[in-house]
Amino acid sequence: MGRSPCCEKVGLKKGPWTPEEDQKLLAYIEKHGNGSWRALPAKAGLQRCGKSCRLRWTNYLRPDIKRGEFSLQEEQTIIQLHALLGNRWSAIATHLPKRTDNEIKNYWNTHLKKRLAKMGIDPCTHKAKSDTLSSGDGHLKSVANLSHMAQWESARLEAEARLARESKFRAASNSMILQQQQQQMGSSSSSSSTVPPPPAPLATKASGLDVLRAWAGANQGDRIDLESPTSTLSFAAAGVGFVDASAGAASAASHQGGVNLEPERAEWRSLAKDGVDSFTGFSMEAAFGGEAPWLSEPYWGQFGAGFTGLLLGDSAPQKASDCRDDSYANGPETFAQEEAEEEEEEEEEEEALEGEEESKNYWNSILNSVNSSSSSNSPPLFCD
DNA sequence: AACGTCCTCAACCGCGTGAGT
DNA sequence: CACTCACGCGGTTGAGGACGT
Repeated sequence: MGRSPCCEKVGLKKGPWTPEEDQKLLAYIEKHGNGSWRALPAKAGLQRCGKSCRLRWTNYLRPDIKRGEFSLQEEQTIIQLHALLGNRWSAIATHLPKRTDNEIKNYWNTHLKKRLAKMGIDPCTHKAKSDTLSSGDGHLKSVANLSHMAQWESARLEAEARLARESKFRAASNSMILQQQQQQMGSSSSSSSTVPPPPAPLATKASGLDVLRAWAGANQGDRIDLESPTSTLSFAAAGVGFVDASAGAASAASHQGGVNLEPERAEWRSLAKDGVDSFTGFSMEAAFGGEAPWLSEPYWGQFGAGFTGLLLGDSAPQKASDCRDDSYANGPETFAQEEAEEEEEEEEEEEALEGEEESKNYWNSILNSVNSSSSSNSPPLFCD
């Protein structure tokens, strides 16, 4: 149900767009704005389905699209975010200004994936292939856990992106409303108080991904300058105080400009408790259909710590087992039951510990290899 | 020059989901 | 509650260019 017929309608053109079609589409959108894609082709005089028009606009014609080669920074960002989010291209695109999800997806499939594979890194798990094969369940589980945590994070990212778009629109609307009110009511002092201010800039918020950034920055000894207005990767602007982290790669991160973990955890916890991110307005309820039982304190405490730990390369398996897939899905009760199984898994965890050192050096090797292979293959491309 | 293979990326397809009725 | 519509997303395809023989 629900799916509407599209291009199977007779008479609708498919395939590459001609310049004339582009012109028609552009002219129509300039005049009427985008949206209502279904009705758009007829109004614009195009023999295309709405879906095709939307794709053409979002992936090609939109004025805020940057075309051409990906910079090294963009590559690094894609790799990092893919490790965190998986094939959530739209979420990844949120953090790459002026790049479309389609473009990023293509670039990943045609360039980065192959490059990683060539380096002996599994592009799906972002682990050395030998490591993935030999580590047994321990790493597979932590990878699966990371993936689930990434789902949460990506949902939040998407909400942030949405909110950023809305806040722009709202700010514009508010100013218009204010103008109208002032015109109607004169210089009433109450008018400004009735209109809520737009949300605080997202860039001021330190998110879970700040940790990733700090980690990546520490590992590569470099900073990534993400220009995305919606990006939460801007911990430099967040004025986060730096406190030495407790263990493993976390300390490595903090030594080189790292991150204050405690506010981070506190923030994640408070987010879990009230279910609403006070900065972004992200609602757990909205994101998870009104129920996120795994957000109860016992689970969340370990989830948050585990997530942060994983992000920081502290992929110690006890953290991994704290946030398994099934407990994530089934909530605290199931989680309690599953604690009994943890003993069994501790043996596997010991095995996985052996790979911890490799995890710490993971980004180093990836980013260094990407750097070197990029520069050796196409040196001029990354000098912007 | 001709042919075959590989590679890239724009575009398509099918599915999931939220909004509206 | 059931259904339709519209849209967005991720996976896949295929045309055409690049490259090798």
